[in-house]
Amino acid sequence: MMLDQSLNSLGFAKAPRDTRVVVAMSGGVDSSVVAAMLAEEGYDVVGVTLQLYDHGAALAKKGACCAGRDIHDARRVAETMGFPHYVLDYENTFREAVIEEFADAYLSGATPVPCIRCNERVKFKDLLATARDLDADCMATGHYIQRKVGMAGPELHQAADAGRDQSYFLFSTTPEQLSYLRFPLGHLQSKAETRALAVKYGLPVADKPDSQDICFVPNGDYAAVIEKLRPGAAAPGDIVDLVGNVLGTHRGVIHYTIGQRKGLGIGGLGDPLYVVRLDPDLRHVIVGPKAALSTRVIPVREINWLGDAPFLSRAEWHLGVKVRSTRGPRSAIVRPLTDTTAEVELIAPEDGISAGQACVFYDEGSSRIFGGGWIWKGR
RNA sequence: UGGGGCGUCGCCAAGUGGUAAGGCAUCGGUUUUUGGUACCGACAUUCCCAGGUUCGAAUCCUGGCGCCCCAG
Repeated sequence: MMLDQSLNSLGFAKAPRDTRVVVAMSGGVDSSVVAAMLAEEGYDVVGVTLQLYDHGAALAKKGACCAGRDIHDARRVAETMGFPHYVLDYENTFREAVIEEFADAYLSGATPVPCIRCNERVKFKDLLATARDLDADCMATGHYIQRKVGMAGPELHQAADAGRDQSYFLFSTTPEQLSYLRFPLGHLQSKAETRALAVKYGLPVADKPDSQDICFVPNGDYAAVIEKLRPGAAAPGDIVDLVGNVLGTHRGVIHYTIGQRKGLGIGGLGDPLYVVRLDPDLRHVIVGPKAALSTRVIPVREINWLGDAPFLSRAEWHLGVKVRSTRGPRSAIVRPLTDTTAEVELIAPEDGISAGQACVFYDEGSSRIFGGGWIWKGR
């Protein structure tokens, strides 16, 4: 937007060497490239990596972040580029702010998105505070999302490369956080560019695979993590159909999420069955045909509103909405109930919407993100 | 122990003389910085068992075994 020639690439009216930037380094390619790029530009870069969970157990895991091997990788990048690097022990914070709720969400029949909570409650909260303590002018991350300065201040926009856009995971970024954050990769056209930069800077992580899955869950077995935290969490129960007939037995409500087809073990019916609802009190997994997954109205709470006008200034907002990370925004009407709750009505229904997931708001006419909220069961 | 019907992959189920469809489930993979979905692939040398007829049988015949229904 209004890029003043007198501002440096991070938006400050001073030379890069006088601008201190803390780079949140996960040990992956993206944040490593950010750090290298800024160091190359001459910024006063300080790399910080958080140790988020038991590194012993995570050592063997590929594509993880923020433990063991990754911390080592981040340090090597810092050495390669010649800037200071610190490792902070955030295990307790991470457990309390992310993992505990992750477990409780599953126990209550919801399906959490720990990556969003991690951004919201750890990286953009405690780590950001640490960056301020280090007298940094701003904090940069390797997220694929754009921060653009508009008339009313910094705005959040989708990444230039729609295929890599991470806005779904960053909807809860507050205006205050946004003013301090920078996302130097958001404008890149493709991940290939990032990899090319990693090669150009000679980074040891250039060929590292992308991270995926939940970082603190080994082998994709999230239920095992929950059972360790909450012994007895996976109590078996009945699988029942929409009218209450018992069709089978399940290994515990925590193993299921709405829209799930695999893992029910019930055959013999002509059409596949999907999890339609979870009742943790009765320990029931309620199943039905695909058609029963169709949802149109979604209760949303804990809304982080990023529009210019107050959320309650309108009776309804016509926005694009994402209820999952892997699909583009869909038209919806958002009706505010309070300043942090709303009812979202999808113009066309979607399948497999689960409590605990995020509902992210998008401007239908631009790349801008208007925040979003958390889907819940309603009352 | 009179009559009738049935027995094909974990489940449902096509196939009635020409060399074992399909669906569900399961497993593997692809996609994906959450879960899930979707997509791709794999899944009965064998048709309850034993004989027989035939160039050739899950399909015909005989005898077993098992199950179901009606009549008792």
